Amino acid sequence: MVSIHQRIVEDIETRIMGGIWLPGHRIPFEHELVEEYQCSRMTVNKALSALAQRGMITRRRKVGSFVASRQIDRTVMDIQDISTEAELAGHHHSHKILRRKVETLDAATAAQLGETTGADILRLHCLHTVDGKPNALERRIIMLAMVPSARTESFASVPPGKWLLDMVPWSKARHVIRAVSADAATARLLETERGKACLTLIRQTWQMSRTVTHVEIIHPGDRFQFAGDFHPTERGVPNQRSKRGSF
Amino acid sequence: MVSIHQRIVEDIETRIMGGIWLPGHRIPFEHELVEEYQCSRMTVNKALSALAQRGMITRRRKVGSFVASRQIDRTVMDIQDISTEAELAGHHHSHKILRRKVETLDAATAAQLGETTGADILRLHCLHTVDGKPNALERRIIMLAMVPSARTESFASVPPGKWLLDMVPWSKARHVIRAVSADAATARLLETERGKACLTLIRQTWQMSRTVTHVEIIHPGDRFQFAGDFHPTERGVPNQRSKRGSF
DNA sequence: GATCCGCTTTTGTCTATACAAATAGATACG
DNA sequence: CGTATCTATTTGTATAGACAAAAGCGGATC
Repeated sequence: MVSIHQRIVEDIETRIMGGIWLPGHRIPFEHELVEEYQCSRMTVNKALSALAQRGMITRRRKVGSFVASRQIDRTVMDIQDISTEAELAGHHHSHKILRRKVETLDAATAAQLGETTGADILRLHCLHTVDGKPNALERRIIMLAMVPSARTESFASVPPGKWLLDMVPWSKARHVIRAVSADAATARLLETERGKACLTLIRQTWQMSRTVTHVEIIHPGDRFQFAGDFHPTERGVPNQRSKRGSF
Repeated sequence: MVSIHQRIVEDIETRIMGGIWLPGHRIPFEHELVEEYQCSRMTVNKALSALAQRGMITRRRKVGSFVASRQIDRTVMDIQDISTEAELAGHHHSHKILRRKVETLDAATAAQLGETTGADILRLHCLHTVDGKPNALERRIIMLAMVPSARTESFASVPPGKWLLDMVPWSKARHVIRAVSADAATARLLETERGKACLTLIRQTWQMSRTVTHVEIIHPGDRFQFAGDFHPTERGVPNQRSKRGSF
């Protein structure tokens, strides 16, 4: 019991993925597909529009529809809150607040965040432990103007990442992943050697172009990785099989 | 000049993003939106279907449509072929093949790839240079059964990543990012110190559940990072503003 | 109380038609 | 020859109507 819509989409996808229709190949015109599938143009149009929305094909009036060029260059990474991640993988997670201080934003940090200096912020340092082993060091800044209730929250029971996700609407997130060598203080906290390769995830979250929070999470390189699957049929759409950072 | 379709989508998105409609909130029924926008049900249906396809809302017959729970946990990373990446960023890229050898797949590597032992492979080592500085070390395995033409290709002018992208259809790609310390050989080639934190990208590409290629690309940590933006309105859909790994 | 049946509501899919917008290619004109 | 205009084709959007499928709900029956 598959719909015509679905059949058209799958037929075209199969031909693109199987290499029968290469990038640039012209897909039959709507009226040709109408003839082939014996259905109305609306149905064909919906099918092709859906493929276009997913980036499988590009469409131009008067010209036609064409197989889009392959892009291996995009992958969807699952980048979760650490505690959620650990729970999903069946590990035991706990956290400890190392530092919690209300400050005003200094010039250097303000520039880094793209915000103006002098704003009230909450600075948090937090150590995450998974199955008894230190797994990540979190250094976070929360803009108190955007999240006033953070001023009175201790974060003792709920980790800051999870708490913020539940509390604050956001409209944009940016992730950066880089490799850094652990400095002495970091190495000590994470119980690893100084100079050890660490995977650092930086995430900045905005709501309507104003920063909500900025966080830097440092993982020892031997205890963490990011992974993501990508299927060209699902261009850019997150798929269920993609794995989270694993241990 | 915006279509009704578009107006409905944007109105709903705005309310979800602004926190007016929280996750779980019931969106007006189709017939209510028909009344509100004075349009046909097909138009409303198409708008809501598109939102559902993007994961903004979930829909259930007889029950209604609801705001989906927020997911900050997914981000779209642009992970490109190195030479393409460098060109796009306006840098000069060159590469040198360090090793090129046809072998048979040994048991250990076969297990790592999830393939059976004994298959013919081409093993390539390649050094990438950007603006005169060593930028990445590439260690690649190509399954010759899947790409017979690789047997006679020297890869002297076109780097292997680009060549493969243009030659071979693929149906699945998996990316893993991890941090490692450079060993002596790697450090020498990349002109950095031994033990230096490096960002490693592993990519395995399949066609119809058979491996096409497996590649490990090692970047010095101080010369590379991955970055990606994510907008909840575009759930999982790659967006134009997201940046490539930068230097 | 438990189970089954049918009613009703809501979404899913499809049709046939219509007009609008973009644009490649042909044609007319200076 | 270059340029403006027209025309035919293709996609984009919208309508009104129809029936199907899923599922909550209440009532009848055992």
